[in-house]
Amino acid sequence: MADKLTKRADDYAQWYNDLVLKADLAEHSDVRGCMVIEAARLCDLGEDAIRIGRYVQGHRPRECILPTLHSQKLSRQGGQPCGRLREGMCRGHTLPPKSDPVHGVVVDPTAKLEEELIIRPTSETIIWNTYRGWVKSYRDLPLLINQWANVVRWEMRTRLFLRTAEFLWQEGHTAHATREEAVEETERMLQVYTTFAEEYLAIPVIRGVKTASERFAGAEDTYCIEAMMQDGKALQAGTSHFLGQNFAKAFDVVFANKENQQEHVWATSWGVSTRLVGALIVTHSDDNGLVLPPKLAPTQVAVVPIAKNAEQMEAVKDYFAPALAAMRAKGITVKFDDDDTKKPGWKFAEYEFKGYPVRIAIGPQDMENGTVEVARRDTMEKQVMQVIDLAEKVEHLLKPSKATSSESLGIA
RNA sequence: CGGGGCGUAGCGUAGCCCGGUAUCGCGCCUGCUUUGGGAGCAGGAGGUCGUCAGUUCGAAUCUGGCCGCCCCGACCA
Repeated sequence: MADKLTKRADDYAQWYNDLVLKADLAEHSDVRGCMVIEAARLCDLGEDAIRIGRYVQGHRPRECILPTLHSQKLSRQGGQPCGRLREGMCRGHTLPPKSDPVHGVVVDPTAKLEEELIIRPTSETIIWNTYRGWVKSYRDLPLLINQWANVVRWEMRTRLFLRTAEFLWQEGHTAHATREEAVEETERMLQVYTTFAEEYLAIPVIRGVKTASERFAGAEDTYCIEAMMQDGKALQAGTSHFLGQNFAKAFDVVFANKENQQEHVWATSWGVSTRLVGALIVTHSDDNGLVLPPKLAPTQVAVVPIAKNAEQMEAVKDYFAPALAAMRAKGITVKFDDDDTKKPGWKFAEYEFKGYPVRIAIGPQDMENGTVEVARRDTMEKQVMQVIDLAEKVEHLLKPSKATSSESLGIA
């Protein structure tokens, strides 16, 4: 039901909530602060992982999968740098008895763990405990690892995508031989995120450095990109930390340099999360619903045939087939919606609210005139076009029309 | 953790003050008519009223406890 979206001017927070829920982007799960994401409605997260990887020029990090749980002992070893982590814990549980499978997994009161386990709020602890074994010589450096993982932070207040108790992110962890190289890596990744946000997501960002109170507890410096929401508030969209030798010292990660002297490695970590999806939503959308940049939309063009019966539907299909093929040949993703249980008017409203960049309508009049009606979502403009060279024109429509770099806004 | 709100059909709700097994809309199913901006008519299916206890002949409704979620704030590595 897209008929009652709160206006941004009336209540910005409510507008955002309505939009996410009513556009079926995500829904609340049964646990506070957790959500079910309908990734297909936005973009393929796995594909984006690959794309963000491509933005990393030169020495791309190796992908890695680290455990969700680690021991408390390890966490304590982290000492000072991890001091502020809010940690989850895990109790033992048992499988349901076969005689009573319907009641599911239950906590076994007799199965209390000797030592409670930590659900990772970030993976520095496991990474650095592992790196100790991997780093022996300057020849092992730099060591660059990235992973996609869900992490849990028991936030007191949560918002869909923008701050959830559990979220999916990409976290990179690197170890270097020198301070300079680590700083360079930190800055390079901030640039990667900036480029990714602006060129791929079309989100203008401001680059900055966090104050002492705002930066990661284990970091010497935290760099960030901030997106601007439409209510004027800043939204942290990505961070890149220069960790100095804090974790190397806490986890005793040393290497032999060329002079055979033992030195602690220099570290960085950096990440972006599903919050970027929230940034994407708030950056582009309006009072009519979701707006997606054409490059990101899972389906770029929705085609709505207008037909009184099956016969006419076939006629529209035949009429439009060459244009459809031509668009697909150009790599444009098109949905031809011949669902006869929904009326055209319903489809117009639906595709508009859900942010399809271009909508094409074809009716009897068009077939007489050799035309179609084309509507673009960002400007809400409609125009009649000849069907003969439609693919070229639509391709042009889908090209980014407005500058999105921070420079263009004069806020670089 | 403070403050506020809410738990009734898949979703959104009325009923609660003043007790008598539940209203309406959307969606869903069947049929006919419709189709260029969220179709119309007719028929139909679907509910442990968050949970536990208490009061009562009788509780969605009154009383008490518990649980959960949402919103505002503090927090947000």
